[in-house]
Amino acid sequence: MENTYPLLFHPQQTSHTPYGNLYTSDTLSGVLVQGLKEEDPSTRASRSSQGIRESLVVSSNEAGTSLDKPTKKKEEKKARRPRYAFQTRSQVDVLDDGYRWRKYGQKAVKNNKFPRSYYRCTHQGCNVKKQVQRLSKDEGVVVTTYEGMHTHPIEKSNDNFERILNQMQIYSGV
DNA sequence: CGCATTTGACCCGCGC
DNA sequence: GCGCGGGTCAAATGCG
Repeated sequence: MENTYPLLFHPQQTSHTPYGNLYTSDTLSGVLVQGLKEEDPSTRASRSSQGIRESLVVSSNEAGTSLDKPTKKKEEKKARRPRYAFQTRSQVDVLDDGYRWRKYGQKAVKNNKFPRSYYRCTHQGCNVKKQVQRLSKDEGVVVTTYEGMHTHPIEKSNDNFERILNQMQIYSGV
């Protein structure tokens, strides 16, 4: 249990950290599940980074407008983004939870020596993101942060991990 | 051949 | 206003 962010425990004192409380190491011998607060979807409305994959995102419910107005930004629907961070002891960064994950990026964090890997669930409509970070000190400890929920059944029957996922959902309870 | 993975560049948000 | 940090996407490559 290594607290990479000692100040995170006191969000009132820290102000240079954009993230509130991500990891709360609380002496867990098994799996640590922590429900993160969802952020406002309106704040994340600026999705048109490159202004290219707008059509892809819109192809969900809107069927009347084939042409999207580039001038007007598309406000995201009520897509809440619950975050669940838990630490696990694994030698592998990618824990097979039964879903298919596609790595879409890898960036190194300043606080950590090792880079952080970003995974996304390969599914049409399932916008679930997974964040995997390895502790520089203990490579055996892997911090996995799940964002969003799967809207499709698991391909594999991982009773082991499925149980964990089930607990995570219960913790969210929102 | 298909798809997942890899690396770099770009962008955004916030802090100072 | 600029810089830093973080996050995402895009294209290319490799592997199955």
